[in-house]
Amino acid sequence: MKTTLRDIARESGLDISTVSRCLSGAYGINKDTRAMVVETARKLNYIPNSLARGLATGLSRTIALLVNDIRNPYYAELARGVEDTAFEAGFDLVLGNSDLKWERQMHHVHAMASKQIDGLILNPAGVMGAKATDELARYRLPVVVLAATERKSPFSSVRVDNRGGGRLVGQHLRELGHTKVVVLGSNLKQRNLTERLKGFEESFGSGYRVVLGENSHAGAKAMMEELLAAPLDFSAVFAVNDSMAIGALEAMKFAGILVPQDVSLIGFDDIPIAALLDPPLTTIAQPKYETGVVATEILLAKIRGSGKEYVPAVENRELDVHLVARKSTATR
Amino acid sequence: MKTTLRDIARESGLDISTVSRCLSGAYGINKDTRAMVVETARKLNYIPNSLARGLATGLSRTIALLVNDIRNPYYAELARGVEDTAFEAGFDLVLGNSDLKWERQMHHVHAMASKQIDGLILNPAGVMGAKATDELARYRLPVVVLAATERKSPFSSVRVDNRGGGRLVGQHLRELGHTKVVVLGSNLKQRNLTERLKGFEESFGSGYRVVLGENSHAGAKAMMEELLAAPLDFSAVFAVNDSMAIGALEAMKFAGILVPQDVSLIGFDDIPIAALLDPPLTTIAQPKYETGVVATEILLAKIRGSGKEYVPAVENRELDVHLVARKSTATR
DNA sequence: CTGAAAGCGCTAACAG
DNA sequence: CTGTTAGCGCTTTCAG
Repeated sequence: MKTTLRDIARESGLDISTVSRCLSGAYGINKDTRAMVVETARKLNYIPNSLARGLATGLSRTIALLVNDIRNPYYAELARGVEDTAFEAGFDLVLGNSDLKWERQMHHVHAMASKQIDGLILNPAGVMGAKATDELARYRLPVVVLAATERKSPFSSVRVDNRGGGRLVGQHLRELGHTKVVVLGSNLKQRNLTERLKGFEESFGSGYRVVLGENSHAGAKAMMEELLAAPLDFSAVFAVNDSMAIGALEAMKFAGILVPQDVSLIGFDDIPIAALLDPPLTTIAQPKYETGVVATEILLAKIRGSGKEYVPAVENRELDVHLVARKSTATR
Repeated sequence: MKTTLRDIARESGLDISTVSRCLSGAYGINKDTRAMVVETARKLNYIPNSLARGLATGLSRTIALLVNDIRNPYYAELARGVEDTAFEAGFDLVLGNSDLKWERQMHHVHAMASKQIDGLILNPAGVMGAKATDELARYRLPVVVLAATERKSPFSSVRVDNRGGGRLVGQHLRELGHTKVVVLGSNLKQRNLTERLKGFEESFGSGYRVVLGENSHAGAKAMMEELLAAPLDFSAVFAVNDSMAIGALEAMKFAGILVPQDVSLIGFDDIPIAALLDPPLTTIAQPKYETGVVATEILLAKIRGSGKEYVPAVENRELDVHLVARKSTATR
């Protein structure tokens, strides 16, 4: 049913290998025969079988993206950057969600490796320590990690200057005259988040306290509710990500606390809804789409490099963030 | 470098075909030899080559999802439903974004077909008329369309009861005593949206007027501003989707109109932010994740069916929507 | 229960 | 410029 090279060969009276060359645009082919072959291919509705090609060449023209959860707008945006870049380069994208479960992640990696993907962009389900790095390296895949990597990691990485972002936050709050602030953090030890804290401390200095809880909208809400049970002893809240900021906002609204009049609120991420909140949320914006683009570019370079038996140096890129001052922060 | 069946065969002194059977869990294999083979496979760090397997079997254990834009939370949620279901069944997911451009969509379809995907879930980039259907059918892929299909379409479909949702809106507003309502609609003729209007009319009857404008947050805001330039002659607004509802809400807030005291507002979609608005938006919720699950289930059934040379009947599913009454609507 | 052999569809030297 | 010849790694009859 499916037409193959053989069919075209028969139809055009040529050898199958000649046809192959015509279609894959190689050198040394007569203009006319090529035109003819291309034409009959079209006529027969030929669709090349990439599996066969992949088996023969060892390349699949497919890359994979493995993230925590595509429903997280951050990853959706990033994924789009990846897909667009891959698409332009003629690569397909296979997507996996790990829920930050190492096991589920590795399950995916295994399946993908077995499908001979040419490379992987990974939002790791845990800290990329030596063990994790080894486990992944065994697959001998070009990978770009969306997080910090080990000093002598074989993987490239792209990440955002979380620490710098944290500094921006501390600075902003200081400038507005705040001296007592609560930081809503996550009890999970995610590098991204701890870096934000570190940066914050660097620029804000003392006068803040950290409250740890579940990294989610609901988690932050609960944390905030508990804080509000006691008399207000802070004038600003820094939530380590926007989704927690939203939870905090809800809790404050419910408690009748005005933002930013009573307390200022600042998040981190600049997810799409941040601008639509009431009040619009001041936050730190990350180049999400661009992160995807850059990661893909690095990966593709790596792939093309390894084709020539030459594996280019590990590349580590850190992208800048910036403060988006909206209405949820004000002078004390 | 990569270990193959041949390596395992050599190592274990068996034939390659025997090894294959052991690993792919076929009948008629000695318990012990299997155990032994499995063990040496693990020891050699064997990763099966799915391309080779796919070439031999004609199946790739991969399905594709092609949507407008994964950044749209609706599709992200749906995609997650697809991925989870596929994952459980041992299928991988390749993702494509079409931006609703037919050409980009077909480009993806082509690449995916060439990769021998086993099936496709498609949010079509246009109305699935006869021509579109034909063009797609040529690929002889099992496909599930996320929209209405032609009467005699070869494709299955999963969609949401937009009309019923519209009815729910009309009914809700009637029950609250509203008699003058403005419907904020889109000037684009999208089936989903027109169905909502139709349903609304069925249950609300007369007493409403439709205002058409750009289908977006900004568009609705502009429409609303214009409406508010004249004296208020309506007590409720139905925006055909949440993003337009948000625009309307902004405009009303800015004009000092209280929602829902002065005018009630109802949207459609229940996007994540709807619950977080101030006031939380009353809207019609669609089963996004479930849509993905159902579409995948239908697709997988189709795939398994066609394996047995039996292609099951086209299946058309319509999922129910429901009203989520929050704080943006009140009695007149 | 296991081995031998053919083949999935394509590419890639190597000859001519 | 084109044909021949081997595979790529795996599954799958068909024998034994």
